[in-house]
Amino acid sequence: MREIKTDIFLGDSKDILKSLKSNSVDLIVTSPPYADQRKSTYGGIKAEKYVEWFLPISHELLRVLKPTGTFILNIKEKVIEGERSTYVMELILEMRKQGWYWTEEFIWHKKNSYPGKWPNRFRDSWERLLQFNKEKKFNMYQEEVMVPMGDWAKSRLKNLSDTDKIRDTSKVGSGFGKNISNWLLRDKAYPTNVLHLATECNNKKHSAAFPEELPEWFIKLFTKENDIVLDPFMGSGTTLFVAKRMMRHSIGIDITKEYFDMIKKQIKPSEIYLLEPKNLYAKTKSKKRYAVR
Amino acid sequence: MREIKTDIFLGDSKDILKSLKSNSVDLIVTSPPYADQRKSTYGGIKAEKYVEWFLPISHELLRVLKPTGTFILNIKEKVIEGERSTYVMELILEMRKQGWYWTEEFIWHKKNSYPGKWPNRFRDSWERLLQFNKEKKFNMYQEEVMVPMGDWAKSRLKNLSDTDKIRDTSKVGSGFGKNISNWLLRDKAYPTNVLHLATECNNKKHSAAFPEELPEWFIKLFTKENDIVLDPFMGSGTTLFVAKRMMRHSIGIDITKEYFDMIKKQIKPSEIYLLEPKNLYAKTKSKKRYAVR
DNA sequence: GTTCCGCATGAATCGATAG
DNA sequence: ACTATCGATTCATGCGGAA
Repeated sequence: MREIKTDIFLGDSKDILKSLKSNSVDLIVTSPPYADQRKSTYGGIKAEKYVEWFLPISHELLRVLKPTGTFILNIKEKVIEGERSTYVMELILEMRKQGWYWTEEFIWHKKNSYPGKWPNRFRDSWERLLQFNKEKKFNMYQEEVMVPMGDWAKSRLKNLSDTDKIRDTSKVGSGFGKNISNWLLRDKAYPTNVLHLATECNNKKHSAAFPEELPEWFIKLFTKENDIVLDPFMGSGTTLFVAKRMMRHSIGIDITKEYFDMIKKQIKPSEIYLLEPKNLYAKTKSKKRYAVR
Repeated sequence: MREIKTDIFLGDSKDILKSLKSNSVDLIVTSPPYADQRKSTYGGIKAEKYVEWFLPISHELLRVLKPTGTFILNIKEKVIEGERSTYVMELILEMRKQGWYWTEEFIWHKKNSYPGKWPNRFRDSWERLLQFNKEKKFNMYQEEVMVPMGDWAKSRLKNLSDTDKIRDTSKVGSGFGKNISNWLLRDKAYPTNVLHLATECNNKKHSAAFPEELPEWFIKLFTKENDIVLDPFMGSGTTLFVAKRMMRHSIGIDITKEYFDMIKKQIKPSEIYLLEPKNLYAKTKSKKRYAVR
């Protein structure tokens, strides 16, 4: 089995990305710091400066991505003075000017959204997963994410009576033995552009707002084994660990030393050459990391 | 009981709206023809002309809406040459320049989305429900749309086994009859900004792309009895009939004579004064319409 | 009367074919 | 070349006819 590499960098993505080769990455999945959020770790980008801050980074990402690759950007605009901010829309418009294609917008429905009550709005329980591409033709392995018929994460939502449900279940059971080909044909369906996932419940100190299923789904969909996945805002490293487990090489960048050190610890020290901004082309490798959840 | 009025107009919204009084409407709920869609019934607005086409209408809607009122716009951008179009985003930006506040974006998750398979994308199963307001303070009756715990329109999305579902269902059923007060206390939660509804399928000839639950939910949330609801693209009149049933006055406009005549028929002829563009202030009233589904 | 199965039908999108 | 039309693909839902 080939060796799977996991490279991590400490520093500002805007700078670090410049050291990466052009047309070298198959998939970028990331959840950048949101405007005015996570001030303690990221300095807190002002909403009105957000586009200006992100564009140099997306410019480098475009260079680094393979022509067949995909960029998945997880983002959601915050509410400012009772109104949804427009910086995400403005960002999309500007990124198109940079040369990105805005191929699709997936919805991540967060089943257990952050609690709270306000007089003028309900809880926000969805986020955008913006898909950008460099070319109109790109790699997509749709069969890898097919789901049971009419069923995504066990959410059938059908108005079946209880007896109907029982009947259906037993039918599947019996039919499966007797007429496999029929059921194999009708068993799986392609998913849609709405993903139903819970946010990761964080017992640990450093929580990823990102559930592992999210990068996992996109890694399945847009890469194959030994491809290269990049997360320019790796945070606690969810994307990297998932990529590693799925036999994809990965590259992670973060400006926060705390995150960097934490991931460094989880990648077995004796086997890696840790990266500092100065020695950019060194490689790290890690042993297989066992599933966390 | 007070008399509930339902006024319908045949003509172009851009013109008809001018005849309505300023600050007179409590809620606007509408689903305008999408770009290049419904060519047979509407003209089929070109994607690149969409913003230009809609802005004069939204300008009048802003005038007509009460300061405490809300505008809900159901829309979704289409794919053009492999890319999501940007006209919806551009429309939001332009409407803000007109003076609208873009308060919120609800997601309508369509369980039964249009089928199909393509090499580069999955089925599109969500639409935008954009909430605009005239002022930052507006009427919102959140308690009216509280839902059974963890349940909105039977769309649980929870990781329940079938036996769990059966248990839960029977629990709600029995509890409701026997121990109402208990259930009132524990049973209700505020919803989120993600709505799970199926599209209404076949009502014979004229199918509403809009399920009744959609206007119903927003009418509950943003109006009280005897308020006025406006739908400037009434189509088959779903919004109006729902408003009527819920004891809200309503005003509907459509440019299609076929739709106009159809609704005219369903509003009992002997009791109404049908409206043509010339006699704009006449009133119609209809008998209670029974649920269709 | 139920319950069950077959079937038509969509706010879709792509790629090929035709003017 | 560039644009309009058409067939193929696909699946949740509700209807109608049948057991």
